[in-house]
Parts: sequence; C-alpha cells; structure tokens
Amino acid sequence: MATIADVAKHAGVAASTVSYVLSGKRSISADTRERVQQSVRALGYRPNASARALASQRSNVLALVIPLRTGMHVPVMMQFAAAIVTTARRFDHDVLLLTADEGPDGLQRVAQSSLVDALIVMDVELHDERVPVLRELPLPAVLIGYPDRAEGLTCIDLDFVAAGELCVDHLVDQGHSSLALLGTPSAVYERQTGFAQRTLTGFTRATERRGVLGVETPCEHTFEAVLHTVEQLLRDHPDISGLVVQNEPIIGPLLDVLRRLGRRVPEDMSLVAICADDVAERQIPRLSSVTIPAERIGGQAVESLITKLEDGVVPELTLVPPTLTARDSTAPHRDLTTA
Amino acid sequence: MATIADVAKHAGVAASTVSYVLSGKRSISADTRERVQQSVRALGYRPNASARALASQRSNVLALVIPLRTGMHVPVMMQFAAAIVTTARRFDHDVLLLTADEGPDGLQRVAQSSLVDALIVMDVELHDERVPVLRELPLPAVLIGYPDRAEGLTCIDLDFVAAGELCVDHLVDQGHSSLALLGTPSAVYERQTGFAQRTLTGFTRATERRGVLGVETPCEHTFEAVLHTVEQLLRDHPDISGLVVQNEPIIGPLLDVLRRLGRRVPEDMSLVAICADDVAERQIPRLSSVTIPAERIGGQAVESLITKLEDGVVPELTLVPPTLTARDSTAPHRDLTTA
DNA sequence: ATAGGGTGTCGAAGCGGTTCGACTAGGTAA
DNA sequence: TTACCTAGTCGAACCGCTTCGACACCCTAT
Repeated sequence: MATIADVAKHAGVAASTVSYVLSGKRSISADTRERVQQSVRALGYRPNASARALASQRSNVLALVIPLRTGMHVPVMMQFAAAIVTTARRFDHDVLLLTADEGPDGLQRVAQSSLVDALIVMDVELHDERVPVLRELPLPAVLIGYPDRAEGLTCIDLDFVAAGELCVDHLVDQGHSSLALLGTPSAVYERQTGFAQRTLTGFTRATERRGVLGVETPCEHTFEAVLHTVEQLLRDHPDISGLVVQNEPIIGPLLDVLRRLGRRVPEDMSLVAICADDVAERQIPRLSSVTIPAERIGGQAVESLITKLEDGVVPELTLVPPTLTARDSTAPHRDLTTA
Repeated sequence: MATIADVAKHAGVAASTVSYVLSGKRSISADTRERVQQSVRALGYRPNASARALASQRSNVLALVIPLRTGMHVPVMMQFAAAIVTTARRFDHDVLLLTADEGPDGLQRVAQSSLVDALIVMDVELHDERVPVLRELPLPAVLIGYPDRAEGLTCIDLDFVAAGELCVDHLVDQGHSSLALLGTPSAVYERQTGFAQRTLTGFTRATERRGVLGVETPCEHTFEAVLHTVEQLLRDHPDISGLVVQNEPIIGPLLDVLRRLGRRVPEDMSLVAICADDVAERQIPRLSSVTIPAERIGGQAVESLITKLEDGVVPELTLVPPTLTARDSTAPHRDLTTA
C-alpha cells in the first residue's frame, strides 16, 4: 500500500509538502498541488489512519455507547445510531460501537488508549454510573438523554416533559377529562431512566393544570400484560376516554386489546402515542403521535461533539421541542359530539 | 497520560522490556515482570492504540457493515451486532460501525487506511456489489448471509432452506396438506436477498416432496397489507390450514387478522414462524418457531474472523442447522382430530 | 541598494509503540 | 577448560504521518 513517501517521490516533492496539500494547512502553489493530487490518484494513496492518529493526536473516531438494555425499544436506538454514523461521516469521522457489557470501564478503555476522540452516550439514566466517569475523562462527550444534573455536561434530548404535556393538552382540547398514561415497563422506571420519568412529570403536570383525571401505569411488552393492564385500568376508571402511550412495542397489542374489549378507536377511546412516525402511520387507525426525532437528535449530537472537539462552546442542555401530529386515533369526546 | 517510556523509567527497565512483559512475546524474569506490572498499575498505563497499531500493523478493530435497508427487521440486526461486539471484546477487539450510505467505497476506505483489520458484512444479497470489493481487499472478511457464489469467501448463515423444509415437515406431520408461506416484503425478494429466497426454496421443495399444496406470497409490514394478503390467500385457497411466517414485524398483526377473520390458532389455523425466540414466546398463543440464532451466528462470525487473522483456515460456508421449537400455535389438523 | 515581509518548500524531529539483533551471565556438554 | 546454549535484557530502527523551524526566493517599501 502506498505511503506518503511514495507519493512524495512520485510527485518529486517532500513528504511534508504532500501532507500540506492534503490538509491545506499551509499554502501550496497551484502547480505543486496539482502534481501531488495526480500522484495521489495514480498511486491510489490513502493515509494510514494509525499513523495519522499518532502524529496528530486525533483518531477521527467517535465512540457510540448503546446499552441495549431490557425494555428499550431497539428500532429507535438504531435510528439514532444510523443518524449518528451518517452525520459523523459528513464530518469525516467514524464510529466505534460499544455496548453495555463493559460498563464504565469500557469508556475509560477507549478514551485512555486514544482509540476515540469523543463519546456519544445513549440511554442515560437519572443516576447513571457512567456520568461520573465522563466528567473525569479528558474527552468531550455528548449524552442523549440526561441525568439528574447536567452541569458540565452536554446533553441533548427530546423535551419529554413537554411531550407529556402536549399529549394531555391535545386530548383535553378534544373534551376528554379522564386520561391515562400507559408507560414503559416498570424496570425502566426503576432504573430511573430520564425519559420515562419526565413524560410522566409532563403528563401529571398537565392533567393537574387542566384539572382532569390522570392515571398512570407502567406496562410490560407482552400481549397478556397489555390486556391485563388495560382491563384493570378500565375497571378502576371506567370513564377514561383518552390514552397516552409511551411504549412502542405495545402499540399493536394495545389496539388489539381495545378491539377485543369493544372499545373503538377513536370513537370510544382516543389514543396518542409517543413513537416514531412510521410506526404511527402503519397502524389502523393511523395514530396521532408525538414523534421521536431520532435523526435530528442524533445529527445534532454529532454536530455538538465536533464543535466541542474544535473547542467550540455548546449548551449544556438542548431540549428538542416535541411536535404532535394529529391523525386518526384521536377524536372529540363522545359527550361533546352527542351533545 | 503515561507512555511506555514512563513505565520503563518507573520500573527501571528499558521500554522494550515493558513491551515484552505486556505482550509475553519474550521470556522475562518473574522479578522484572512483577516490577513492571506494578509500575503499569501505579501509573494507570494504557498503551496508545494508534501507536500500537502503527507499529504492529494491527488495529485490533473489526468493521461491522450493517446496511439498515428497508424491510429488514432491525431488532434481529441488533442481536447480531450485540453478539458481535461482545465476542469481539472477548478477543480483545473493538468494532467499527459502518452503514450502507457509503456503499462499497466505505469498505475500501476503512480497509486501505488500515483503520480495521477485518470485516463482517451483514445482510448479504445474492448479487451483492460489496462482494467483488471484498474479494479484492487484502483483509479477511466474514459474511453473514451468503451471495450466489461463496468460493473464496467465508459465509455464515442459518440454513434457511432447511428452515423452510423444517416448517413444512412439522406442519405436514401434523396432518396439514395445504400450506402457505407468508414471506418478507416484495422489496426484499426483488433485492434477491438470500435468506428470503432460500426459505422459499426450502418451502417449495418440501411441499413438493411431501405432495402437499404450498402457496407463497410476500407481505408488507402494515396491518392493512397483512389483512389484505391473508384475505386474498384464504379466498383463493380456502383449505389452507398451515402458515409459515418469515416476517417478524407482521406476526402481531397476523394474529390479530386471523382472530378478526374468525380463525382460531391453532384450532383452525396452525402457524410456524421463523423469528427470534423471545418474539415467539411473547405472542398469544406462544408460537411454534424456528429461531434465528443471532448470538450463535454473530459469535461464530467473529471467531472465524479471528481465526483468519491468525492465518487459520475456516470453511467457505457454514450453514447453521435450524431448530424448531413446537409451542402452542401448531396442532394436528382438524380432520385428524375429529376423525 | 537594503531591509523587511510574504510565499512555497524542505528536512528533521517527534508521536508511542513493536521487534530485531546483540550483548551479558550463568549453565551445560564436550 | 573451552565452546556453545539459553534466558533475560537493552538499544535502536522503524511503522507512516504531522508539524515546526529554517531557508530560498521574490516582491515591495524605504
């Protein structure tokens, strides 16, 4: 494989000149530049990543830490991952994939061995053991999601509190006055995962503000669990006519359960989901939903990271405002329509 | 950050001695070894990955190429990815994530810049444009799935032909004589993706061998599509009493559609799925299924790659035999039970 | 004419490891 | 005793690139 020395010889210049042509860090005459570029092409030269990293102290690799824990919805994760890889490539970086197995040590390892220049950490919990490690590390990092205290960090997330409120407001605006939040599996709450907690906060805050009933219940991913949870819910609160769902995998089963219980959507029961748009579109009826802007957040995360790598300043906390798309699963409350 | 020179000074030895202690490539006296190891701990030394890669011509990084195309079932992909990362770590390697965006050029790039030592390529199509590139590349590679011709490559996959046959045999053994295969979206077939094609081959071969009716139809992921497909299927072939499903996302909708059409599972319709075990377990009724052994295949892929990196010899094609777990979605055909 | 300031290019010194050859001691075989 | 090994260690070369300082050249202001 061709080295920079080969290119230099081929073009009749010094290796450093080739380097400067490639990096543009010093001015080079048009003539020389052209000659070097031709040699690069002729030899099919690609700089050696390790040598470059060693000399420049930059590996041009970002670590992406995906915990892949129970209860997390995998396709959404992958949307983030895809957006992150794509954006990273735009900035001429690659992405190293880390899973939870190694825990905080994995972060230390890749950071201290200079394998990566910076870190993106997904699925952050309120009290995340990785956060103290991140604070110590000399590398810039961006968190997707955010822990209890964001000081000194860079966090990006959907504003789940606002999302919870938005769902409630949408339903209340349609005349519903008894609402329920079907949340994530309880394991997720117990882990104090931020987004679950915050949606609940928004839901509660908005139901109180609007003076309507708001009950909340976690829900596991099995069909049985959904059936049981919904039956229980409707037994305890027969008046409930609006559901907020933050649990992508149960959407299918939930629609099925409602059908089975004879509750038509949206005539007897309105439904707002917090989920990816394509999932909402795919259901019958198409679901009104607050989307998870994975692409936007993932891209933003990388951009912030690149900024930090260039000593730029980025906000500690970026909350992406939620947007609600009304589709066919929400309708005015019966009492209003029959009145 | 401490360098090998720091450790050497601290331990009162030469840098090369430290290197040999760490790599074990030359014998070192117990005394010296102990002293060096203490210094390593005392200084918190971690070898610099780039320097090591540059000197040893080994980055200890594997590239994982995941195309994330339409119609692919993402959670399964991630199971593979997780298994690959975990296994790679066991062999002291890291994993670089590549998506489809870059196409074959991406492979060239990471290979020629010595960013990675080897490649794992997922979701291989029958006529995959990445395959010729792989053949040219001087790096070892392992494909998950396999293209039309495996000569000179290393491919690992579930034996989907056998899987298709296994499903048919299971159903025919229960007395069913009219079967249908609900396949992947047609886009997947058009791409000539191997696994879809091969399952169909196995299905067809087995139905012919057993002398039963076997019809096949692709199916998109929306509820509507499932409903339409199944209605059409049952209209054209009212006798069908056994279904083989190779399309994880439609499993939920399918069960729902069957219920809606008044076909009880398994009393009126037996169902075998080719899907992850946890998905099969989660349904009502629990599905008889041929599992996708993501963990095993992913792990195997990494092990083969490591073997190749050490100049070992591995088979060109490893087909993992399918296993069928009978659960509650298959039962003997009515005619048999009422007879 | 001369000093001063840009350009454009080069050479050499790292970056932090690995690895090869060589050297020293002590042990063994002839 | 001498010659030869082997085990243990060191020094130096090298991996391929970046970057700094130096230098040569030409141009402009004095």
